[in-house]
Amino acid sequence: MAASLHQRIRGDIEDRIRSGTWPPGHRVPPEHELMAAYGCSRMTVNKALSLLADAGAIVRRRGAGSFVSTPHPHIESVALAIPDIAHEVASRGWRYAFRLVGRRLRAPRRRDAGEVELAGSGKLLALQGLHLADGRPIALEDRLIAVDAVPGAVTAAFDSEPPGSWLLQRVPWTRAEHRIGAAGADADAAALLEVEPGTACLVLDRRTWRGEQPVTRVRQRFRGDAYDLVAHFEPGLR
Amino acid sequence: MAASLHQRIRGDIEDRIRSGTWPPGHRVPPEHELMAAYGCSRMTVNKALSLLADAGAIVRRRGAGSFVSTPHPHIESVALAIPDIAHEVASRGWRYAFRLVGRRLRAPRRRDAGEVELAGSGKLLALQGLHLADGRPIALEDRLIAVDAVPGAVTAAFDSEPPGSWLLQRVPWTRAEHRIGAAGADADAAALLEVEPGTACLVLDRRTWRGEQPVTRVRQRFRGDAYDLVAHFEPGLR
DNA sequence: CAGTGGTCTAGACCACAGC
DNA sequence: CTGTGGTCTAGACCACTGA
Repeated sequence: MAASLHQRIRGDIEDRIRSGTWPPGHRVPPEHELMAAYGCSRMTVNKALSLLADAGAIVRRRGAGSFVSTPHPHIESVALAIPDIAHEVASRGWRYAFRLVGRRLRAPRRRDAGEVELAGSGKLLALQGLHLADGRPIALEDRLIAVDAVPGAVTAAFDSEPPGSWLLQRVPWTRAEHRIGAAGADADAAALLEVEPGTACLVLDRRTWRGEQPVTRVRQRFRGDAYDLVAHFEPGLR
Repeated sequence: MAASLHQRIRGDIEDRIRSGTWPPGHRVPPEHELMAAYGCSRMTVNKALSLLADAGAIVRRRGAGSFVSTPHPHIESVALAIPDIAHEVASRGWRYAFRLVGRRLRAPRRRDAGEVELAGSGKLLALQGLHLADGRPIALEDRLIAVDAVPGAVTAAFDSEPPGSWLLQRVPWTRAEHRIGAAGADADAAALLEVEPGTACLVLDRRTWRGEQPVTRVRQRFRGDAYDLVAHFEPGLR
């Protein structure tokens, strides 16, 4: 496991921050001191400190020095795991299955700017399906696929493999946007999810692009009693 | 705005990835080619590529080459902005206010392991308050503060400044965990949020530590019709 | 084997902060 | 002014990959 020198320097500093020995705002020794302490060149020290700064663990100010960061949650963001449902279900020890419950090839609704943009000059493949854990519905998925972007989709079955996985292997995306909210289940969704109408659901909307071309848009409604998303945050410490 | 050379190199590569010119899996030119192309030393090219690799935009394999990353959502995580409510409300052009509706200093419930751990050898300050946007309730907050960790909390007013902001300025945290779910409003919450009982709410649970010491635990229930969380993800592209 | 990236050196010049 | 970090050079040695 022989770590490189700049990794060791970085690790030593991270340890001091984690343990609280160097609290937020504390001054990190200047590069020339670390050079002497570790007996290495300035580039090596600089790399360790630059990476720490890049990760947000410290702040470097030219002419002034380097300082341990003070977290500031107004702007901070956290790493949220957006689950691949099949993977998530399997990791909890349940049997995963997908059931397709609806499928249409149609034109975009002209009122819905998002649909028009997604469709481009082509049509949309609209899919509806259920994600099941041990046979129990856990999430309802409504998906639109741009046929322009994914011609193969019209001939794919989707009767057991969820469209998300199918797409992933054929159309690698380069950009995604997620929106997370809560809403009561409408009558149709409630019936499919086997809950009372109005039951609170976690709603995850995801839009995906490849380059500038929109690829797919999906709304997944999770039974609120069965699903959580989890996020951790430590500023810049590995 | 004269960008440094390694930033320009990085930016040029990012542009090619973003535009799809270099799709996932595409081979990035080796360092010696980029040296020649930009007329610079290898360290400069190396810095650009290392930072891209660090950010996850490319994968570098010694002996093989550098390749544009293929996003892999099972494991990938996205940057989710966990909002400071006051800041968020203000940014939407509304008038923000906080109203304290409950306050108790009490012992932890012995059945709740989380409360016991939070309290340590001391008591808990339990606060309940409403976040208002233009006078309209937008979120209900139930918070526990470890008096051990924040002695000053027992004498603070919290009648207009939300406890989150107050804490932030006095107890910089080093680690946080968030859990996001959905649940129907119970009778009490519904009354305070001025919605029908059972209305779907987005539930955000946050636990915060300073070093190894737990500091506070808060549950914020947002009216599902009034609030969304948004996350973007582009693999490693600024 | 040749190609590629990972790391490191011992310098250098510059911009900026604070005294 | 001195001290600090930001950037860059022109080399070097090594470890690993794939043909």
